[in-house]
Amino acid sequence: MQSSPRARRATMTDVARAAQVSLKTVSRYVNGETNIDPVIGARIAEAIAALRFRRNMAAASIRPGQRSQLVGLIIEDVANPFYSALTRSVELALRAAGLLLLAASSEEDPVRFTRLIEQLIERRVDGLIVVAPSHPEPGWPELAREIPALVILDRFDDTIDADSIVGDDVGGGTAATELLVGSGARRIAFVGEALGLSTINGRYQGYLAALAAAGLTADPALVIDGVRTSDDVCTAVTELLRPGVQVDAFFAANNLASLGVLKAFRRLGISRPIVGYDDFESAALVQPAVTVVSHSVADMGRRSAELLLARIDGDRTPAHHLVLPATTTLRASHRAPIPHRPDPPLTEMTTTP
Amino acid sequence: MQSSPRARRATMTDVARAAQVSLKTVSRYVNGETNIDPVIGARIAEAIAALRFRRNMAAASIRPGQRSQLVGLIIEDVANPFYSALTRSVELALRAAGLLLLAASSEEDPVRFTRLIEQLIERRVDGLIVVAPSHPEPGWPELAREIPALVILDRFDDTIDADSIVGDDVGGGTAATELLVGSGARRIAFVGEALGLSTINGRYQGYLAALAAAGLTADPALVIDGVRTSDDVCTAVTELLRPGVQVDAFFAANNLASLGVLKAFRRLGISRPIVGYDDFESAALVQPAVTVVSHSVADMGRRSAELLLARIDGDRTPAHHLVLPATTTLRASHRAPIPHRPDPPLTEMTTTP
DNA sequence: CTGTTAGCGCCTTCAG
DNA sequence: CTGAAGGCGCTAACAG
Repeated sequence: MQSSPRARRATMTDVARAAQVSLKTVSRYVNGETNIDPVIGARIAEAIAALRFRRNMAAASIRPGQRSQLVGLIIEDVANPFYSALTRSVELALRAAGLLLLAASSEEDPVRFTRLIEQLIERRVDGLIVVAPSHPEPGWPELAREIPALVILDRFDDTIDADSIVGDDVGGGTAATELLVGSGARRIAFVGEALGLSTINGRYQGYLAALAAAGLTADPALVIDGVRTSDDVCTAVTELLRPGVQVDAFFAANNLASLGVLKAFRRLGISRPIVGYDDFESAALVQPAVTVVSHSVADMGRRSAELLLARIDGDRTPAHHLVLPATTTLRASHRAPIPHRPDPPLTEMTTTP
Repeated sequence: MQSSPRARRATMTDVARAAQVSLKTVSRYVNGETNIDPVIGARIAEAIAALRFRRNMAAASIRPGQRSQLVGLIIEDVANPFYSALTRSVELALRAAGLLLLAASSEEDPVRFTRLIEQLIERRVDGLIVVAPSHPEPGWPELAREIPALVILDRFDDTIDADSIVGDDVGGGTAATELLVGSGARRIAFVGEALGLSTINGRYQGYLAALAAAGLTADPALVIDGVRTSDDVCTAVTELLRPGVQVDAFFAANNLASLGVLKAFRRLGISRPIVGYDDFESAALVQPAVTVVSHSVADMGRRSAELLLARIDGDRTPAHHLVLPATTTLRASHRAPIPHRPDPPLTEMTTTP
């Protein structure tokens, strides 16, 4: 089974022989060049069909100056809806230009990230779109310089001289926090995956700024980070909500955090005002529907592909740095009721002198 | 910006010259062959680093018998969580074998599907994992024969002689429906994307079988199909639930259908018993938590990669056809209250003579 | 409009 | 353990 005794694939030479023309004429035909005698063209077409000839793009692209028509995309994890949506919009934009996408997940592992880039360079991708891990290997800036065309996504990195597209994380973090403050919350928890990520950190800065602007003091005990899964988040939130600790509201700084906080609410049978970051499909389905701040993933993907394509086409202008605006999707969760807790928190949280 | 004036990449010949050895010795070194003088090896390593040499895999793979170390995956849409999870598990299994994944979305478009396969053959992928559209172009079986190694996923197709992995859709559909029947529902709606899909159709057959076994008659008016998005589903469900039509419960035959039904519930402010097909991240978060029947996507991805790898390694045994068992995740939604509606439906539904 | 020649970067004989 | 010659499938000159 599985195809016949592995017949050797027909080559252009075979086609040329069958069609009684020279190799080069077949090449011209296959490459869609116009100046070909229709009669000969028909003969070639016939031979191609009969022999099931398929052009070998690998062979066609080894010559310097030729392109592989391949673009690499390195993200953290395709299974994360944020990245799968991104992948999709990049693929869409690339397809329009006839390019294929080699997508790979780094899983935030610096070593794997480096290895993937090397593999993609070995494939001679025409360009690379990359979401770098928070702590790439020290050789990363040098490696990046080897990439013919590069666009950095989502997380800004000023050690790399390349186009970049990020979201307005600080602005978004501010907006999210203001929403919660506006609902009367004073003790607002910040839940993020890792403050080492520039995105989460930006949102955290926004959070701090909004608190300060409202005259509220930030309590480090209300910050959850260093969590990798929504179950981690759920556990951490459950712990934070132990009796005696007053938490008025939650700012969940990415979709993973949102899911984790909601899981904790479900488990504890409670609810608090919450604003999430990054929209997610079920945000409108849960009770109450979750208000979120987000950037347009579709824009990010599409524009990164456009920037890359321009570079591949030889654009040599200085690096572009796009910042996508944060938009707020008001649903209901930011103004859920805040339980009144007159008793002072019994925690050791005021550790600052 | 964007790398310096496009310096030509170093080739093996350059490395050989710099290291004062022959081309072939460099080749041996790069390919990890053991019989190399350590002193010479060190000299080569030095030259490689100095010249930033990167092996050109495209050039290495044009020789017949050589592999591209590339595998293609064609799915319907990466942004769909079912497929992104699948992509992830395939990528994981492939990475262990050092292969890279070329993933592409067909969007259920037969023409695009054919085009993608052709593109992947032109890249000389070592193998292909494919979720075929419901109505592929007529040439598909012939095209499939050109693929060196092929695994068909999710939707069974007996016109193709290749390994396949599908879920037990009939069994799963039966189980889902039985759950609803067991909760006292008699008029159970079936919501599927398209009955032309073998998966949805299998689940539908299971639904019919379970109804028959329970002595219930299937009402065609309770079947929703031909919907492409969860918003379509929401609209259709909203319409189905118009006054006068009694619907006791919903069987949502894929994740898109589940989301659509839940949206409709939210919009109408009602609830009915529901069982979904395919698990989804927020299933446990909505109220009530959604009971689902599903197959292990991780298994499907991993095993398909394993089958493919075996074929690539020369396995010539007859095609394997795996059927993954359906598992039920009991949450709460299958026994939501059924509103009592004593008044007979006023619809023209009993069109069967 | 077509064919000949050379060579891309690498790997495979087969000698040394 | 190393090297020289030849060729993979294709495209770029440069003739005819």
